[in-house]
Amino acid sequence: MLKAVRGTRDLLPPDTDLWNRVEAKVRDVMERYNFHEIRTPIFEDTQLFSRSVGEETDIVSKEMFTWEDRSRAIPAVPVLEVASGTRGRFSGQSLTLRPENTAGVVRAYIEHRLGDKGTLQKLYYIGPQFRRERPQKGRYRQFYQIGAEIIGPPSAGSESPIHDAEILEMLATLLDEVGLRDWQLQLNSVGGADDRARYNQALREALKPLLHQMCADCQRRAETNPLRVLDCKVPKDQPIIEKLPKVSEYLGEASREHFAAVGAMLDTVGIPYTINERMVRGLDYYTRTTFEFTHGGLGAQSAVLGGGRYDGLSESLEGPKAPGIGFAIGEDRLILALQSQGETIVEKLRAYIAPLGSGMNPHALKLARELRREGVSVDIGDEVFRLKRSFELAEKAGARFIVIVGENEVAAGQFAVKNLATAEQVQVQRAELAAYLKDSNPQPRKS
RNA sequence: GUGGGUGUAGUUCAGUGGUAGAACUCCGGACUGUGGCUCCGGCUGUCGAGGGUUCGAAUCCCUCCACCCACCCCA
Repeated sequence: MLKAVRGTRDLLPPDTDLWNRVEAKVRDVMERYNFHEIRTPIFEDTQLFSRSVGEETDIVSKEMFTWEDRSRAIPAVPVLEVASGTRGRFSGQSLTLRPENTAGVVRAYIEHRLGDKGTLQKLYYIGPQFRRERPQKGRYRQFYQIGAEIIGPPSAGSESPIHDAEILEMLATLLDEVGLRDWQLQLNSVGGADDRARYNQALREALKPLLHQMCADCQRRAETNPLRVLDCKVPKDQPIIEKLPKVSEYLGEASREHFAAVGAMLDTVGIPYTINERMVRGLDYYTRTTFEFTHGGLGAQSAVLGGGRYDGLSESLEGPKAPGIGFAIGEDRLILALQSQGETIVEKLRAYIAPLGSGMNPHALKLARELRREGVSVDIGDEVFRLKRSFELAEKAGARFIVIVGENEVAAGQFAVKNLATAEQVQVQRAELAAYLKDSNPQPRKS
């Protein structure tokens, strides 16, 4: 049997109802904050990611789905095939399934000269991303991210800490409105590019005499990415890590003030957060503010979303100066977290129409058409003689009401409507049926 | 890439060398104008795959595969 390949999965009803509810809420919140949707291609030139996310990161160095396309986009370089003699070969273009979406958004910003509009661009996206990692709870090879970016020329205020705070406040609102309880916001500043270089250097030197006491992973990290040492969870390394230099001591004056301003605004607005100087982000483009929202109930992958500022990203892609800040929500993880709280869709269907006996199908379809055109969600069964069967099917369909369409009803122009939860039954005139079904308050179903 | 766990009916699982099972689901009936309950009957399996040991393997051995969890890393 052919199956979905490793790390990918089908999303099926009723789960997709929850996914759609989350996405509808996201679009609603984004609109209120004046963000507008951007859709970028699902694959890009490989260089986009190596130059933004960073050549040395795990994502680029070992997790990307990359292939060579038979493209003419790159100047064709004929390579003489010595063996076959005459036939040439074209060097293809290296393409990659996007492992994240910020790079694509910034590429589009540069390509379409969005900076020339002179205003701040507030963009959001919802879509699949791809990383070739070993799957586990909350981690898939095709996964979904909901993200947003505020980016623009400095003259439009893109560097202002108010946008860091605005993004964080929006996230708090979004998580609250979507129904996630008990989230935690962790905040840090990794400083500008200069600050980070100096801090990296300081860490390397501080680690040098201590390395032999530390775990094998840390010895490796000290070489490749000293910041990652801070993220180590091995107990015996903790006392050593506690004594390492802190990022905050290496922030320049501007970064320090910027970070303080973000914190002050969050305090004023009343968003709770904790500063975690050991929080490390794995993408090279982050500068200054970085953050993570976490939630229990996610297993080892506790981060439900992450993000930060990327003031130099546009320039590293040969674009104009365009500081920005953004985040990505792991939608799969958000759904997992909601489900771990017992979140489900309560009402699946408003009304189930039960045609009773021979010849009632045309009447049922006509009534269904009328109701559906009035905006009522309706499903119809096939004609049966045993009402018991219809009730069971209505129940199984998750309907709130059952509407009985029999000869008596059609002749009288009024229908028997029964609330499946309360067992209350009334006769309703055909003309008033849609209004009746729509106006009735949903009652909690007996379980 | 590394480690651990699990693979038996649609689902959850029991079954430690001797006829493949239970519960739920599903289908039919009791029951052709009022559901959730009850009762009766029924369907469903290459026991993850391949090989080996044995008179005999779901069970023991080997190899492989898949899924889950964790490391790593990240959303």
